[in-house]
Amino acid sequence: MKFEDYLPTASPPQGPNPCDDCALRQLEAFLPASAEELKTIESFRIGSRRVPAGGAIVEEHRPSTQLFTLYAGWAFRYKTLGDGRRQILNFLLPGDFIGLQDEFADGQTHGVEAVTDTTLCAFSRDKLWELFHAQPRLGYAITWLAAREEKLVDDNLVTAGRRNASERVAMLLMHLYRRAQRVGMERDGWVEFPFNQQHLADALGLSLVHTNKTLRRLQNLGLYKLDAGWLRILEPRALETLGDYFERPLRPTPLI
Amino acid sequence: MKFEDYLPTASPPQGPNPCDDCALRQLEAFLPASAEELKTIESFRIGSRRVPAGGAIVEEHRPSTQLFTLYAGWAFRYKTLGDGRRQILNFLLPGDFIGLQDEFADGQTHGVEAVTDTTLCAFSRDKLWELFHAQPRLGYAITWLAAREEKLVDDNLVTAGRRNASERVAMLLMHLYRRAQRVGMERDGWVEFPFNQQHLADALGLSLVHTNKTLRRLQNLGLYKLDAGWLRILEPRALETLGDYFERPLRPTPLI
DNA sequence: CGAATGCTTGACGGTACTCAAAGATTGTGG
DNA sequence: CCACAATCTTTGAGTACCGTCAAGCATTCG
Repeated sequence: MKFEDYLPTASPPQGPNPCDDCALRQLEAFLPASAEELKTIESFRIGSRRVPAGGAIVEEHRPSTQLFTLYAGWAFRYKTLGDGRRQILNFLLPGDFIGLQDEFADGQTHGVEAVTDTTLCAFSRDKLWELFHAQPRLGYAITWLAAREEKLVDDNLVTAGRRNASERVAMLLMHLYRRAQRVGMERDGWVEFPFNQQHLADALGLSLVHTNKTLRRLQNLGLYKLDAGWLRILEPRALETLGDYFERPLRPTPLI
Repeated sequence: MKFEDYLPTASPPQGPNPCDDCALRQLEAFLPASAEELKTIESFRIGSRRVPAGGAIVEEHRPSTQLFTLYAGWAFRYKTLGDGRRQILNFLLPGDFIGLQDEFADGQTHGVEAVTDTTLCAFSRDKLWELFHAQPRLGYAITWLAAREEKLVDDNLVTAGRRNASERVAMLLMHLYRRAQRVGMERDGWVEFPFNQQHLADALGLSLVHTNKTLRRLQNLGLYKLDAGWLRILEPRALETLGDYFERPLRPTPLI
């Protein structure tokens, strides 16, 4: 797994059986899939799609006809209130499954936006049920992914509801670092950190200004470093303690 | 469907095929299940369990060996921080499925607590995978329920992150009223409202005192009435507008 | 009847928000 | 390659929303 594989513009392999050679699937973070499962996934797959940084992967309030797996890049799910206030629900990294809630949503839904240039594998929403039928194991995997995402949102809700500004920032920095690390995005202690402060503010439920001041305070304390869009955690223990957020090593998860 | 059926102490039917006569399943809110599905559900089912008001249905940090469907009563999912700050993630009503996230959680999890006396149908966690295998349709249903719950948490995150105190209270009152109404708990415009102000505060991410003052203000404005543990919405439009929260009619959902 | 629990209210303080404007950085077109 | 625009970051000043502390009141329960 070379660095270049994680450039946001990386593409899934071409050819008749692209999923066989999926670069993501090589990672320890993901469960291996049987040949049969791969075949089913491929039949479920429509193709790949690119969305540039800042672009809409799923438009809010507009039911999407496709499901996606994020293949490369960063994205986030969000909701906005009528007057424009935005809340980021959770961030998405390679391997994350996109669009499942829509399947069962009667209208009101969320948007998904690309932070960096992204590449996605697209799946047919119509065939979702077939997938459950043909390979119950994959249905189970999708439930797994759904439950995992809910846990993320659970954590974010605790953050927005009960943590103060410093705790929120500490928790988010550790969380994003660990997740990026997990999918092999770490290089010598640094991970790509393409967010602007508005992203962080919208994720944390804070104003832009207050987010800025809090970030600055923690940086001045020497807890982390941010340079040219890359993040380095200098005091992981301090940040974990401050945020009361201790991520345990995760089992490999399924990849659709 | 008589009033008595919703007393918190109501029990699921006894006998060899209790799910056939499940009182919940008669409601319009739930999808009908085929005879075959019912049979599978019954084989998955262990029995029923009662948890009194205030009791723990699932203890936080302790992986539960069972899954549940809430049969009667009110409950909630929550998480607590190290110093005791608590955030309620979402409220649970009859028909809600409990414990799915645990299945895929490595340790860190949530607690589930009963608000009223509750009755639950218990299922074997070990057999969850078998269920997917034997009846993919039920697997699909479980995914549906998981996605639906995630949408609830999404909404609550928007509330905690981006709504002010009045908006939060307005949104929560409407939300709880509509959900209770949906499972047939409304009587002449009133629904059972067994929460104390600490519950509401913990759900909204507000302090107890501020929750109290906000509730009082909205009540003095004549937007709702609360009497002896029952809630009546006097100005639904006003509350919906204030909270920027408009619940659309929902399709029937699966019931496991 | 006393204890426990929950609700209500006031006073005060601080965290976080808004407004405003000045740097810094990035991007773009000539 | 520079100049200008656009975007993002940073900082200060003033304010308000919400939290904490404290105490009184109401209701329920044993």
